[in-house]
Amino acid sequence: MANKTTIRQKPTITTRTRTGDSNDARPRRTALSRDRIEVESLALIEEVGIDEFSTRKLGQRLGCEAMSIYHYFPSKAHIMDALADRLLAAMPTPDPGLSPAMRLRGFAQNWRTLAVERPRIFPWLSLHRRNSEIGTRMDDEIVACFYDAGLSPERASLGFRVLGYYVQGAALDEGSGYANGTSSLRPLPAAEVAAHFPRVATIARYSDQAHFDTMFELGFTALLREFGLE
Amino acid sequence: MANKTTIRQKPTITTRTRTGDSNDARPRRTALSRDRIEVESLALIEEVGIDEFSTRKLGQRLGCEAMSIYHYFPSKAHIMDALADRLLAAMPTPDPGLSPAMRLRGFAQNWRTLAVERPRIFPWLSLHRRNSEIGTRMDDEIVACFYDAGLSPERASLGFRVLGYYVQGAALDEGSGYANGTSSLRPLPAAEVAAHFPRVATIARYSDQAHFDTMFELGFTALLREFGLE
DNA sequence: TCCCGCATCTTACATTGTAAGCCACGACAC
DNA sequence: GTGTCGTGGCTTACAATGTAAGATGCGGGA
Repeated sequence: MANKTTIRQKPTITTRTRTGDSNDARPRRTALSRDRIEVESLALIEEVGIDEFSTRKLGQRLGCEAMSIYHYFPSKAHIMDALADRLLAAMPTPDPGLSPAMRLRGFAQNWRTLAVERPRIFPWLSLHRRNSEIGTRMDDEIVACFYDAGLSPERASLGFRVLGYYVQGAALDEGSGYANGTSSLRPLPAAEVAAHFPRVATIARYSDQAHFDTMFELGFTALLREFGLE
Repeated sequence: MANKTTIRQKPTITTRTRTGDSNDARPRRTALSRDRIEVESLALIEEVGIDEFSTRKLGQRLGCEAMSIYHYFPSKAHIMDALADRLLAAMPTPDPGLSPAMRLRGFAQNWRTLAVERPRIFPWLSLHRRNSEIGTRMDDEIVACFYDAGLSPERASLGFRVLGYYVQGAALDEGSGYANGTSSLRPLPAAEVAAHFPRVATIARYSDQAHFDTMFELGFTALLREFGLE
């Protein structure tokens, strides 16, 4: 989707003669930095969506040319990587004093919250391997909950995955409403759904935050019980 | 990632003078059709990945120019839509004679199988809203299992979602190994993981099909039980 | 004053989706 | 036969993308 009926932009006429502007009101743009680039990237992504997130638009928002960004990151993929790490790093670690089950609940809660607060980047993040140092550390803290609860390495590994499946699915759903990502170009009109698939139509009635919370708890505790935690 | 150290292609010199070629050995390429375009699209995506899937590469594979495809589909998004419907339509419907729980197991199995058989398109599909007619029908058949088991509309809706969360997460994981999608550009080397995060390293030991199956069953039956099926 | 290096910009190119229009060929009317 | 036309494909063109390669300006040390 490269074309979008856009208006040709004026070629910017870079006012390099900044020096001649004796008034030193310092309209000097904030200097670039990895940090600023990351912050603005996250903001831009939530604004325009991850598909429309481009280095040129980012440059515009930063007040620089697209290529200037490459002085701080060798590629767009490196930026994305940094964003993933930044989001993971920003997640609070559940209080180590809590029970394993409660800590797991905390991790799950964090993940679900992230899905809701950053719905445009979250689907990407959740499909991105968490195998950077910081992501691995987070996984380690999660498995640790199962070990702390006295599970064998095998049971702990299974628990990590099984609970993870559930949390992942829940967060993806909650983050973008009933379903995620692109939609069918010719979706069945709601009226048709109501008429022909009343059961499907009914599901939508339970899509508020309250239901998401109790629904999540329902499955989560069932799985915790399965592993003897709680 | 548009640039890829490619070699400039020869400009094809379209041999329009096909008529002069008296030998009518009919090297005439198979005619285009929606069906053929869909089939080749699916094949191409599994070959090169969904990001590298372009109308030009598709044209090459079909033996036509990219724009010829637009005679059959108004846009690439429409192709993707058709692929989603085709994949859903190809999924076998579990025998209606089976118990609701077993039918649900069948749907889940289908989904997981698809994830493994078409790993390159599956993550996209699973984030694509299933709100075309055919997708809605499938959802309806799934909720129907809960109704058939005697659940109230509310409980059925919750069950649909809760079980769905789990299946979705499981399929995404199984389809691409321990995690999905792009990977960190500087992943922690396995040796580092083994040294500093032995618990995480252990998880990988349970990533074969046998473990996936028992692991999946474990959580799935726990959730079924929670809803009183089985 | 000269020079150097860092940060930023310019230019350029391959690749993408796709709008707009062209053109060949077979089917039909006469 | 000779129009005429629609169908199915092709050509060209353009905006947008990531990014390689190199130019350019500025500030600071010699």
